[in-house]
Amino acid sequence: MTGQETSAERPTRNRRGRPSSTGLNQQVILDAALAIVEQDGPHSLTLRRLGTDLGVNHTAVLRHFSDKDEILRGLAEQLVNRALEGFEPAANWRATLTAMARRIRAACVAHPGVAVLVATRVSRREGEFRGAEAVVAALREAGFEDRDAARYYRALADTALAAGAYEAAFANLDPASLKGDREAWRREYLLASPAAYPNLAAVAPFLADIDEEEIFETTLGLILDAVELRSRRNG
Amino acid sequence: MTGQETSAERPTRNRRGRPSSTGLNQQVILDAALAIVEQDGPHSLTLRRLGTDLGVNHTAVLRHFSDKDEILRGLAEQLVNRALEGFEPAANWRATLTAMARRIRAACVAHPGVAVLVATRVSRREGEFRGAEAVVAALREAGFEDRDAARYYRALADTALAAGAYEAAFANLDPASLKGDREAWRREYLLASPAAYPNLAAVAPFLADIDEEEIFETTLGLILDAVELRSRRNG
DNA sequence: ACCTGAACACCGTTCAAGT
DNA sequence: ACCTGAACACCGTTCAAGT
Repeated sequence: MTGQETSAERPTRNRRGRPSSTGLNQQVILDAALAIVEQDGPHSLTLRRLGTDLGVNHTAVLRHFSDKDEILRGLAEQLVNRALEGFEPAANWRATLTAMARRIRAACVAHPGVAVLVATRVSRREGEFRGAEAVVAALREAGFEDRDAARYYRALADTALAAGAYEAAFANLDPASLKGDREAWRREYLLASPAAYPNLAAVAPFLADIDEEEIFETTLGLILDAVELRSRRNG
Repeated sequence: MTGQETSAERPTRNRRGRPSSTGLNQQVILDAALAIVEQDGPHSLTLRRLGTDLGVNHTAVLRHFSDKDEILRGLAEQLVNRALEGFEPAANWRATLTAMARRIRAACVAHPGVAVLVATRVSRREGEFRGAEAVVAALREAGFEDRDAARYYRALADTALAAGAYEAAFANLDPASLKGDREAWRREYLLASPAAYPNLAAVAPFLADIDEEEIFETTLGLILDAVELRSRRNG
């Protein structure tokens, strides 16, 4: 409990128990990587940039991670931990599921640079187990048998992760072309030929007003409505 | 109607009406790009590889596309057209929505290399308008007012695209590490401490049996169940 | 045990020069 | 009008050499 009673390898010290000459270790590198992605976007995360920011040769980080991919997996773990920080099951199962889905998406939207790099490689670590346990517990509480609980867990988790990754990918397009796309999108749908696309013309004014959060909340609400409906049929 | 009555620029000929010396044009380049991605994955799509396959200098393609990004946008258009090829509205609105969502996802899964490159930059062209018109028409047929039709259209389209892009991203991980991940995933969930994660332990045997298609169909079924429920409340 | 520095095999893009 | 070839400013990774 003193915090330094073991000689097991710790990221902040090398195996001799002496800080390395440069102070380099996995956590320091991940912090620097995170800062780079947050400030300048995922395309700025290069080993050379990392070396510059850390004041070391760009190959020095390869003494702490076997390759760049291992750094990305490290960032993935940080993202999961951040998403689940302080999570507690809510008063009822639907609120628990809603909260979890929102946390996953929110973490991706808050750190789009990291999310787009790692959404498909969230490796199975403790943080993820904790989240999965809470979701499955809520679904079993809702009265589903184990096979359905497994299916709905994966449907919810994948939807939240896919939505988060998708939004993150948009956020990472360079701002100029993103803004151009959005404007064009607005205009083109509003100007689409009413003769060729009568239904589109009717709803076009509303399409422009819908933001990503409303889309996510709509999808989540639909899914949970149906889950609730099916749980009542069971019970 | 003869197929060559205009002097407007066509991809297969240069402005003098004479084939270019190398036979290079946008369609030839896009076909080659598609072949590269299908055969060797998205990371193999480089200008140099494109030059080699086309038998020209690697900078020659920049005479037909302003940069690599424009090539990707060209591929995006091909993907949309492929997804909607021969689409016709079905007998009832729910069948139409189901078919459209499946087509979007299937196109991503069938061409994961392209999908992962372009899922976020499906630029607003004719193919997309046709698909959107069919979806909105189905939702209005279901009795929704325009604002709700717009919301549900975006919820469905984004879910299918996000799911397709997400699955495509997995398909593009190199096969070795993907297989390793899947195995680990199976094992780790089955071995997760039943004391710490009792609910997870109960459903673990089922988790391994669920494939991506079942997850997608489950999600789609849930969403459409809820849409149907809400349409009945309206009507 | 850890870091450096050079080298290697790649990228996308620009631009003067050819035809 | 289109293509070539050299050049530029980048990548990630390897490896012998230092300390």
